[in-house]
Order: sequence, then C-alpha cells, then structure tokens
Amino acid sequence: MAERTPSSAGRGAEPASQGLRVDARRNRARILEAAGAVFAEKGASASTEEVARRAGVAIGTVFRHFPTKEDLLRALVGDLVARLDDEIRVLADEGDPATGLFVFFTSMVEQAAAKKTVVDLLAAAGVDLPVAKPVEALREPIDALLVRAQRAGAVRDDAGIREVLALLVATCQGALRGGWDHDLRAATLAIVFDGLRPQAGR
Amino acid sequence: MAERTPSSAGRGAEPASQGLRVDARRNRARILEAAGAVFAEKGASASTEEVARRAGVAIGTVFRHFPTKEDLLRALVGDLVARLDDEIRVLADEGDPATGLFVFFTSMVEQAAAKKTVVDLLAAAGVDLPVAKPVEALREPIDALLVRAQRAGAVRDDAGIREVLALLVATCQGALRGGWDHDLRAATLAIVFDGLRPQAGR
DNA sequence: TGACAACATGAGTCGCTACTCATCATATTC
DNA sequence: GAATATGATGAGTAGCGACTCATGTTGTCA
Repeated sequence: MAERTPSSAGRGAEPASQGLRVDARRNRARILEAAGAVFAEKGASASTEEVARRAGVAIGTVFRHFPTKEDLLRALVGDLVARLDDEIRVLADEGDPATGLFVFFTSMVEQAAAKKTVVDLLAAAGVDLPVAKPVEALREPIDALLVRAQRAGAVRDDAGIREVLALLVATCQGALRGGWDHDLRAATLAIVFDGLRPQAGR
Repeated sequence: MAERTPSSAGRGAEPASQGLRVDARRNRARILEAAGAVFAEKGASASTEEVARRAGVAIGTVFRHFPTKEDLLRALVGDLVARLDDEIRVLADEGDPATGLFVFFTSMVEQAAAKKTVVDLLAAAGVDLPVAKPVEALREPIDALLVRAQRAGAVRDDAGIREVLALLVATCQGALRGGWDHDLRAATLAIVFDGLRPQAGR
C-alpha cells in the first residue's frame, strides 16, 4: 500500500546525511534503525545505550550524530510524520472521504498498538513532549479529509478537527497502554466511528 | 454528591493506622495526603523526596510507613478505587442506568483531566503497572450498570464490558495526556456516548 | 601514499532517585 | 517520672542514565 521512491526511508535520501563520510552516513542510518526498533518496543524512556548496542556502535557515536536524546527522538518522529502524511494524502485523493478517514484512523491505531513511538507522538498533539509541533503537520490533511467526509454527509457536522484529533489520540493511547488485541481494537473503533456518523447526533 | 461517613477518607478509618502511635498516625495521614497531591500533579514519576517535603517529614519517615514507592502508590490507588466503587454503586442503585453509566464515565474523565494517578490507574486495567488488580474491582459494578442499560434499550447490545472499559481507558488517557479543556471533553464524550447508543449499530 | 580532518571509541563525570541505617526524640506504660 | 519501645531524622549508599572528552582510527584528497 503506497509504494515509495528508491531507498527505504523516502523524502530525498535523508538530507541530514548529505556531505557525511561514508562510514558516518552508514552509522547514522544504523542508529536511526536501531532507535526505531528500541523505542517502538520500550517507549521513549529506553536508554540511549541500548540504542547504541543494538546499532553496534559506541555510545559516543550516537551522541555525535544526535547531540541529545531529544534530537534522536525528533529525527525519528519527523520521519514517522512524513510517512503518515504520505499515507493520508493518498487516502485524501482517492475514493470515499469517510472511508479514507476511518481507514487512516484505523491505520494509526494499528501502528500505535505496536509502536510506542506513535503514541508518544500523538500525546504530543496536546502537550509539549520532546515532540510537539510535528503533529500539527497532520492536522491540516486530516481536516481536509474530515471536511470532505462531512460534505458527503458521512460524518456529523458538529465533529470538528479538534474532536477527531482528540479521539485519535485517545484510541491510540488506549490501544497501546491498554494492550488491546485485534478484536478489541476493531470493536472499539466501530463504536467510535458510529458515534461520528450523522444519524448519531441526537 | 454522595456523602461519606465520618472522617475524610472513609472505609473504616484506615485500618492500616490501627495501633500506631499518635504521631505516627498523623504523619501517615500527612504523607498520604501529600502523595495524593504530588502524584496527581506530576504523575507517578514524581520523586518520593518531593512527597516528603510536601508532607513536612523526613524522607526516612516516608519509607518507614511505605517501604517502597510502589507501596505508597498502591495505598493511594486502593483508596481511589474504593471511592470510585462507592460512586458507581450509588449510581447503579438510583435512576436511569444509561444515564448512570454516562455520568460515571464523565466523572472518571473529569478526574483524569486533573489527576495523573487516575490515568495511571486506568492504564493498569490492561497492563501490569505498579497497580494491577485493583481496577478489576470496578469491572463488575460497571458491567452491572452496563447490562441494565442494555436491558433498558439505551445502550447497544454488541458493546460488552471490554469495549466500555477500553473506551473509558482511552478517553481518560486522552483527556489527561492530550490536555483537553472542558469543552473538548464534553464534545468528545458526546461522540463516544452516541456511538454506544443502539441506533448507532449499523 | 602521506597528511589531515572527520569520525569512532568507551571509560568517566554528573545529576537524579529509590532506599538504608546509625543516631536522636518522644509517646506510652507502669 | 523513669524506662523502653516505637518512631523521626537526614546524611549516606547504590544504581542508572544522559552526556563528555582524551585518545585512537579511518576515509578522503592532493
């Protein structure tokens, strides 16, 4: 679903790697990959040393590329937001908008159930965690999808982008921290989606 | 709403204080009160020393009464669950069950918006945080309320206790970590409640 | 191929926090 | 109003995690 250009990551081959020595570029990539895995498993509170171990580099190397743990998180989250952004733009351009909105919603919750990073990201939509503004980038495309779905009469008019984002944050948080299995995720989302439909409004 | 017996806490004047010297009993109460405030503000990751400072006792005194930080959390959470249990039992015995369910739901979210402890508690409903089983105590009374609401035709039949608890955890998490204001809490809950109503089921 | 800047290394520093314990204070009991 | 056990105190210990830096290594380029 949604093929990307050449390399694995996308977005023009990591501009931040431009002009690095080949070994440095390789290590940077390894660190990002390891950090993605480690933080996805244990959440953002996992230690930087574990990332270094997983990446097969010394702790100092991690801090050379990302002077702060926050910088590392930011780089990861930026990449993730870019991917989500791609996904939602594809959904926005094709097919039924309400379906697209619900598909995107479901997709995020599925990812949240597996990746703590996504939840920490979503949490940032309201508070100022190590990752704050990036999520705002998603507000606009989601809003566009929402408005189109409302014009099509498939989503109630009194549900604004704030409410939709709130529900998105809530279900992602719940799915992860509550350890919902696949069935529970589906059933819970079905209830939320029904609540978003027009006839539900009183 | 829902008056309690004599002293402030309830549940038989804290059995754990029985047989303590008067100064010890006073300090224990102070520590619990301070811990409640501190953890509500900063979450369970607040330091034990801050609790001691707020309580006006030495750090060693805190550890004399609660050998482990987890013990302190457990004591707090137990108290909180007891209070919620009282609340829901009152709601279960009087008036419309669906209204009661939604009132209780709203009440928990309101508390979550102010108290991190509640959210950490709710999170425990699915994972094994320092506080695991206590929440299960709430499952039964909530379920009773839910079943009655369903019999009255006010809540859809395919929403089980698992789904309701999941939604409860999700909205509490969202309300706290997303920093929802009062309006957003109300609007979001309205959508969730609509989704729980019968006509919403497809 | 030599010389140098860029990079990697990992033991060490610093700060924070849960928890301990020798010492001192006081409630309780007779 | 002692005697004593129970409780309070707070400097100290231990462990962990983010971050540093002196030293050694290697890609790069003339």
